[in-house]
Amino acid sequence: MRASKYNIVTLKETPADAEIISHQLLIRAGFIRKAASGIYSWMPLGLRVLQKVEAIIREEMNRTGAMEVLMPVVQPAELWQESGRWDQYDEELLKFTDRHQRDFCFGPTHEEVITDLARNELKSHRQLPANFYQIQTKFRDETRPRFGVLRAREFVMKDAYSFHLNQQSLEETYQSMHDAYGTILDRMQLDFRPVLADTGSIGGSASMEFHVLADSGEDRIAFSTSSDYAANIELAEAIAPPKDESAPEELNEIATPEVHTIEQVAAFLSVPPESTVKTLIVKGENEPLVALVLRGDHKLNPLKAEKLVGVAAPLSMAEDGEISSAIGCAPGSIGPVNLGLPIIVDRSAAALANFVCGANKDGFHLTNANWARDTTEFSVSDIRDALEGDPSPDGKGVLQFKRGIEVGHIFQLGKEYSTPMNATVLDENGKSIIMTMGCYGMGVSRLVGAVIEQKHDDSGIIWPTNIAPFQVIIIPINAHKSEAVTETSEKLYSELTELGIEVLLDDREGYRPGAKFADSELIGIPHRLVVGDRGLDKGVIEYTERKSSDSKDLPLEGLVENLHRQIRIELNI
RNA sequence: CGGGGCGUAGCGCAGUCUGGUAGCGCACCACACUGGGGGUGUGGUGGUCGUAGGUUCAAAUCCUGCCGUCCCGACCA
Repeated sequence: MRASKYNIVTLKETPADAEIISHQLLIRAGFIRKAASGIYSWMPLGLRVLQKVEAIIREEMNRTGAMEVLMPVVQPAELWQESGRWDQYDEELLKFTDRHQRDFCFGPTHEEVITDLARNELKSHRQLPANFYQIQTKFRDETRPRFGVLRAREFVMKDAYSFHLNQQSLEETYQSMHDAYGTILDRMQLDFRPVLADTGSIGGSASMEFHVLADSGEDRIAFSTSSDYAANIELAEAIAPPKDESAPEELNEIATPEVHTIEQVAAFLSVPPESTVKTLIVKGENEPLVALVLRGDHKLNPLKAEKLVGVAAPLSMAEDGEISSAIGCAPGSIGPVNLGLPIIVDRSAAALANFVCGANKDGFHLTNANWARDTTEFSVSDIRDALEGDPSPDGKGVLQFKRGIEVGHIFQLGKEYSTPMNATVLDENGKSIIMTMGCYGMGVSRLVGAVIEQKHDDSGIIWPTNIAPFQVIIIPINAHKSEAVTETSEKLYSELTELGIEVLLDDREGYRPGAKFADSELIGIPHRLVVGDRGLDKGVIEYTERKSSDSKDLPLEGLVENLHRQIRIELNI
């Protein structure tokens, strides 16, 4: 490609509304342009990258035996009403009506459409397992799009849906998707972690997210310093410290006027917050109220709590009025001793001895409280947020936190959609069986941003060769004056192109070398050849690798072959 | 959805407080010079100052409503 005939519009200045580096560089390098909040056009250079990411994903999906399809972006309301998500998805679902006043939505995901397809197409167990995928534009009307392509409203996603006769078959496909995701991210040379995840509103049982590690990531993940254990922070299991076996001391009630928060209690009684407990009152599932007890320095994890039997989901805190009429005191003086409510104690709080807690009497706290001696029945569960430095749940190492960009999410859906939509096949015995499903998403346009977050420097983007918009850039110096430069550049260009290498020849007139160098670095082309009289006189070309910034003079003789070999290695072909 | 910032040329901004001829840099067009790290000069193109209303002899500037956009939070397969 000749740069003079290609749309290359780079900006020297950073756009004011771009906050993070991938967004800034995508705009400055001319890869994307914004049409509206969270809605972008992909320009020629950007589209080349996007399509290369798609190609890698497509290759690896095909390798697993998945079948590519293309489903509609515009979906009829009926399907969403059938699954129950027309109302549940709420505002994020972009709804509209056609000229006949029929309701439609712009697809944010395709479980409904694929399940409808599957129940019509798949009739026999012999057609299973089947895994369909597509690479499609989705629309989610996010309350707050941000970070450019990392959190756009309109975005490109690969989504796959598998159908099975039983759980075991699902688990096999789930594992092959897990492996394929690893391969895809490895091929883009990303530093990533598969982490245990919550299934969220899509439903189902097992689920893993794939996170590209980056400080700009919106998600926090916890992982072990010495094993493979990794989990979304809201899901990471919190391990209790060893039980405090101290002998119980005498229980004391102490007046603590105007002392409510843990900080105040700890300061007033001169004890560390770790020796206190806090008691939170939430709405119960069967009983009106339930008490949750945590160590003073720990934070309640609502996701864990609302999953417990007896606790109402979604988690909702009790009103002050309900608390005072049930317990007889205000929040801030509640404790597990003589409480008269069902009590769920966090593992770490349960390991305490001689702790401080509220006395269930305004203005009073108890010291030296002990579970076995001073409280009635209670259950122990993991209901707190894990903390950095906690022991890893698998017993190896301690937890460390990092930020990640979620680029993939795989779910074992089970019969979440196949049941309401009645997607069945006949088994070996001619019996109708509801299919078991899995779904596997990967953010294609988000991956483009995620790569940049990990691969950039002060000058611009550093693309891995297999997703770079071009693999080689040739910059002639003073081409208008030197026939040798022009001839050599053209020769290199045609020879490399002939070999199937994607070359950008920067033949733009009126650009000084410095501007071309700067553009080549901003755009992030992995290999650069500078052709100038200075080198040609010695029979050499200046070669610069984008990744290392290393420059060296290479003999013109054999240059094309050597570069070709190098690129083949990088492309792994 | 709550809180805050910002809307002036394609991009980055000044001008708004204190009303009076709409500006600067980059980009773009033409010509000349220049030619190994974002050149120089000359001459140009391009703006209903987000929008609607109000105040005023006069509004980018003051007032009110609306819209857009970005940030923080809530939310988020």
